Amino acid sequence: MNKSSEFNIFKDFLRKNNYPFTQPRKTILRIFLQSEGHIDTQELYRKAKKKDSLISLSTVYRTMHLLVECRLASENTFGADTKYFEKVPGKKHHDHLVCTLCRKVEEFHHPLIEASQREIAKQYQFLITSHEMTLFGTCGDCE
Amino acid sequence: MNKSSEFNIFKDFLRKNNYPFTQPRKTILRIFLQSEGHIDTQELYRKAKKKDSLISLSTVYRTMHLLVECRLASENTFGADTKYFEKVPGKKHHDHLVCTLCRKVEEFHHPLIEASQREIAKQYQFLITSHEMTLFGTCGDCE
DNA sequence: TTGACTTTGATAATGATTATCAATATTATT
DNA sequence: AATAATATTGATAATCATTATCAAAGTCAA
Repeated sequence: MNKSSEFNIFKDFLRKNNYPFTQPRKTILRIFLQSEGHIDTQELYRKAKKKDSLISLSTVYRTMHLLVECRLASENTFGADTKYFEKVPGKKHHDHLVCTLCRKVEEFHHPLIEASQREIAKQYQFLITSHEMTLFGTCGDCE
Repeated sequence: MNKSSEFNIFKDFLRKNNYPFTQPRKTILRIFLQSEGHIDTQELYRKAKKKDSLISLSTVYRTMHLLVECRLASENTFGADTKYFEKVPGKKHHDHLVCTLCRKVEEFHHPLIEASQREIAKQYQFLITSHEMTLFGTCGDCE
């Protein structure tokens, strides 16, 4: 999944909803796609202002909502009181390990957990739309 | 795990830290122990005021921090922007299914998931202190 | 280019939680 | 039981992330 295909996903999503592909949306999408790992709103805002000093925090919030809606981004709080975003396309589904001392976030994938979740969903007649699984603890470096 | 043993857990915890077992703490503990399922701070405050109209929201927050610290309560946001508390003693560890339409919360237990988590923790050399796993979706009634 | 419509930026509002601080309650000591 | 030292409490202000508001500016089809 390369950058231009992600641009097209966003453009198609906007067109389908009759939303224009404006300059601020373009800038914020680019900033987001250039980020690595898990990035919060303040950090996105700080980086966006470097490219376009007029860009507002409101527009960062608004655009990130759109990116989540069209599934280019996913959000997670990791137990903090702010949202962190990460890129979705081209990444296998995964869960997170968070070190509560140094706030390091590791990603892991475990097929048995996925299978168990599907089993639970069936048993409780739930149609699962998303899930959050985060293990909190102390990493090797911090112990 | 009966009520008096939970009172003793709290009393011992307070004594060990040289904190007094005050009347407001007693009231809030009682309210919390009488609650079922998942209860948020506002609801605890509302109920506590019925017993003692002078009790303040601050003290509810402060006391719930203590109850979490001594492991009589656990907290979870369920994807909302407020914390919900539930009783810990006498309940098997479990995870949650949340219906995003009616906000119903179901509890489930899956031994394979627990085992997988222990495996992941070992692999990444993490000392796990807690975890949150929540499946979001639509329940049978809402579909 | 125009005009209808949407987005944007600036700012205020919201809502949960935390900090502050004088008044009060608690506990150990007498 | 009274007292003094100390911690808690209630009331309120402050904080922080997020959302709402609205006039001004941008977008796009005609």
